[in-house]
Amino acid sequence: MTEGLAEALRATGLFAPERLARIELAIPRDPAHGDWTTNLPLILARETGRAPRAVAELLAAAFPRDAERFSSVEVAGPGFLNFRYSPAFLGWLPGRIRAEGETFGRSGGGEGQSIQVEYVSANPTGPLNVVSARAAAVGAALVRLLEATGHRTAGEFYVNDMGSQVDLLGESLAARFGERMGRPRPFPENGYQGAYLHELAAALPETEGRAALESPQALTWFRDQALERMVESQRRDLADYGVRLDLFFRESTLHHSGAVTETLEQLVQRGVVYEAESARWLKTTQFGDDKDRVVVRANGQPTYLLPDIAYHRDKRRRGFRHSIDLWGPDHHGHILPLRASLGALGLEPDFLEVLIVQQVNLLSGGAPVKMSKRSGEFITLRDLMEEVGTDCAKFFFLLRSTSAHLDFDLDLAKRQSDENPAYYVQYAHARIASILRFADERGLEPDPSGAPLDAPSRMEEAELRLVRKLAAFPEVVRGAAIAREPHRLPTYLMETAAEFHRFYHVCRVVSEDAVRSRHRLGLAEAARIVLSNGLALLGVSAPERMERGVEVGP
RNA sequence: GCGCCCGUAGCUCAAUUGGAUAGAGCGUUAGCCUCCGGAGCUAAAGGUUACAGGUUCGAUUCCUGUCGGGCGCACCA
Repeated sequence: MTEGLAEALRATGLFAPERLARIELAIPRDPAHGDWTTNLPLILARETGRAPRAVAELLAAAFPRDAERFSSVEVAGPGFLNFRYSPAFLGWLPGRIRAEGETFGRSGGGEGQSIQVEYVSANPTGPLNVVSARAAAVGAALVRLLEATGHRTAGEFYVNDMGSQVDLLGESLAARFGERMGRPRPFPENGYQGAYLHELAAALPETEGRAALESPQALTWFRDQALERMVESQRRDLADYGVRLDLFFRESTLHHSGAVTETLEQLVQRGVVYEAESARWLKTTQFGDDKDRVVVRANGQPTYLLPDIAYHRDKRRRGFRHSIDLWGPDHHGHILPLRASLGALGLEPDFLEVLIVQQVNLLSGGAPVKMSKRSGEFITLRDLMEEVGTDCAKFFFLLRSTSAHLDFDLDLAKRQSDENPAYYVQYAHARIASILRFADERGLEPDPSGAPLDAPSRMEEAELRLVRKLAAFPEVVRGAAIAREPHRLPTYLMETAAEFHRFYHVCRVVSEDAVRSRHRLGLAEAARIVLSNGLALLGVSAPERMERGVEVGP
């Protein structure tokens, strides 16, 4: 549909082609304004200094006569363009959706651009927490959205397996293991107190561990043990959560391969490094930062920034044209330094895009649940999965805009009742599956030809509303991908489920009228496909059956 | 002190690069099961979009200030 608009824009020479990919259409609040609307003429009017309605008239005239899809393109109000589906298009749509099946909703606007999405990237010093759980849900959904819109993507987890925090983890583990073996050693100040270290210590091979305790290499051994086991446990948590990551990228590989050194040399060659106070500084201020940053400390060790630069350099060298990083709220201060650093290195200014995944406040019994990694008093991703289930957890995280703080009500998420919004969409899917089974037992199925069995003029209002909602799916997916806003999808799916439920209450699907039954079964099946495809993008299952009316006791 | 995110219905949140009459869920109230799944549907009530200015055809959205909440401001990562 945006293709038609793009064609009109090209024909009128009104809009730079490189911006075409970012045009979004909107569904008007008021159905009287058509099925789709855009305020593009108003924007163009401002940019070109022309009268908005004149621009709109021009575009409307140049819009290709897509009689198959739209019956009208109207200029309205101060300069909106309103589009209205043709009856034939709506009539054929359910059949088309059934023909396209799992691919309905996909589009090719990304033109195969390769994008890397880095998410979670938690320190390997403890189990993944709820912010990581949110980031994992969002990152995985974003990857799927980008793939559904024609991008090639890879999801990646950056493992900070070097530095003082990992050393501290190793020391903490050594102390815990020493305790178990009756060879106590001092627990490090600010060491990691969590119960998971007791479990790690208990899992270590005893003989080897005892030997390591006596060895001068004790800390190296315990650090490596802690690291490998924590990374493995995080990986397992994410896999059980249903989140696919293509690569766990170790920071240490950048040091071992010489990439860190090379990056520094490259920066030196570009003349953006200087020495001061025995340290080496990067002139990030020349690239938009508000102060220069140390890249090599006075003691000769690089700061976190240098390997970070090397990492993004590596991404670019692996062929990615764009990197979307999902960071926690405590890292927003690093966006500017890193972007400026990549500029200093000579990467494209828009190579790096950072999305901040805001914090999660867990509520239980109406009161906030305290979280502290050091004290070990916190709710982990694993806890969350066990408490509320993966589907529910992901749905809750994806329901809200990523950039906003999120209150996660554990009690609500746990409740298997109509108070819980996560079940609403799944229920609609299960209900349709049930209807299809019911029909199948009576030898009824949707017409395989996909031809409209009922003219739109004979369709109930509820049927037409549902069809219109289904028609919007590809554009909603596209908009969510462009705007990096996965939360648009749950909202859309809830609306779609609502339209289906409404339809169900007004229209008897399986009836004595075989033709009408098959027509409505086709519509129901199309709705099932859209719900299923949408849930798949969220990483949430689309159940064929749900337990009925489960009420959890007090 | 400076920077970032946020402040919308009783609660949790939407509102698509500024758009047409600010919408959902939960909660509240009143209805709907002879019949395909009632985890559902229908309807009602609920708003000075924190506050004060500004920009324009139009502001929840952009700008300035104030108030309130959260997070940052390292030669930690």
